[in-house]
Amino acid sequence: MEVHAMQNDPQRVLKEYLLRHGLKASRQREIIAEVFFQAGGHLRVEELLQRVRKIDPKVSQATVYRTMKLLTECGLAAARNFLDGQTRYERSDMSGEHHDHLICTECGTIVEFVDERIEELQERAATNKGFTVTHHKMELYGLCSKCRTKQ
Amino acid sequence: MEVHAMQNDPQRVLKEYLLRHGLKASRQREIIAEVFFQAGGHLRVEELLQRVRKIDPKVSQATVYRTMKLLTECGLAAARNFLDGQTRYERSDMSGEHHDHLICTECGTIVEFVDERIEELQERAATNKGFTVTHHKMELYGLCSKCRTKQ
DNA sequence: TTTGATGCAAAGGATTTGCATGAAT
DNA sequence: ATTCATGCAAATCCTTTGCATCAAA
Repeated sequence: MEVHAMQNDPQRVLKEYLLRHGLKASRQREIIAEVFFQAGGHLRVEELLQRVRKIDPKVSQATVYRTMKLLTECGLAAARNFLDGQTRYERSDMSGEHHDHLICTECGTIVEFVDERIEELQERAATNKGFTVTHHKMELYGLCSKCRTKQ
Repeated sequence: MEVHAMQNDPQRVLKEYLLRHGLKASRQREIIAEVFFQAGGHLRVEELLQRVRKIDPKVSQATVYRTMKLLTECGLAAARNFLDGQTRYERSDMSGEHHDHLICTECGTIVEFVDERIEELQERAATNKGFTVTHHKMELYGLCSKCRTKQ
């Protein structure tokens, strides 16, 4: 169990990726990855930068952008675009598990969910139109329970 | 039937909206609306501008942006953001009919579809998480039949 | 005439990139 | 010693805006 956890340690996955690709490890990359993996997810670059700078105030925005792109290439992160024009990054758990999102338009809360039946119907709908689906995007917008109560 | 068609004539809807809001009709607005309504839909501003300029080469990009925003306010157009960072406008047929999209990642073809069962399952999934859905976004990416054959 | 619409160019916000410098191998 | 990564600022891309001018009402 412990061993298993170690093997999936994202920092390790990252280091291996760097090695395999002739890239270098750096303090900045380590900090950014750490902040990202520790956070819940769905963070904007601006938010990441803020947190990273609490550890090292000199890290540049460009490095955060570059590192998030790197983590995405490793398969450790995934970029998402919701309402606002800002890209958000979420952890990508490699397990091939896909999920969709519920987004509260009032407080911005983002909740993940999976529904196999929907996935199946999507496949069928696509087939009906002659498509072969490789991936999809589904976001449900509305009010979370807290915000609905407040209104 | 003919009368009905007239009442739903988008140019008429637009004119009425302008009147009601103390706005003015203009040659540019008429051209842009005409080009937009005639086109299949899912056009980028750049594409609209190109077509508009075949009719009047002096129309500015800013006017196209402003007019598409206007048409969106009228409920005649709807903005969509797919893969690329470019907003695409599609006709919005007022009938409250909602649809989702199938997008070919090879040739860019966009096909619309509706599936009531999916909509229902989305509602349930949301309810399970305490959400009340107001709207959603669902896009299935993959290969259309033509592109699948070619590969 | 009055007020809103246009075209232009400049400004915006998010993201990327060129380049000299610094750090990891 | 190399080579890659960084920080900075400038550059990009798409979209919006300020402003003087033009055209509907």
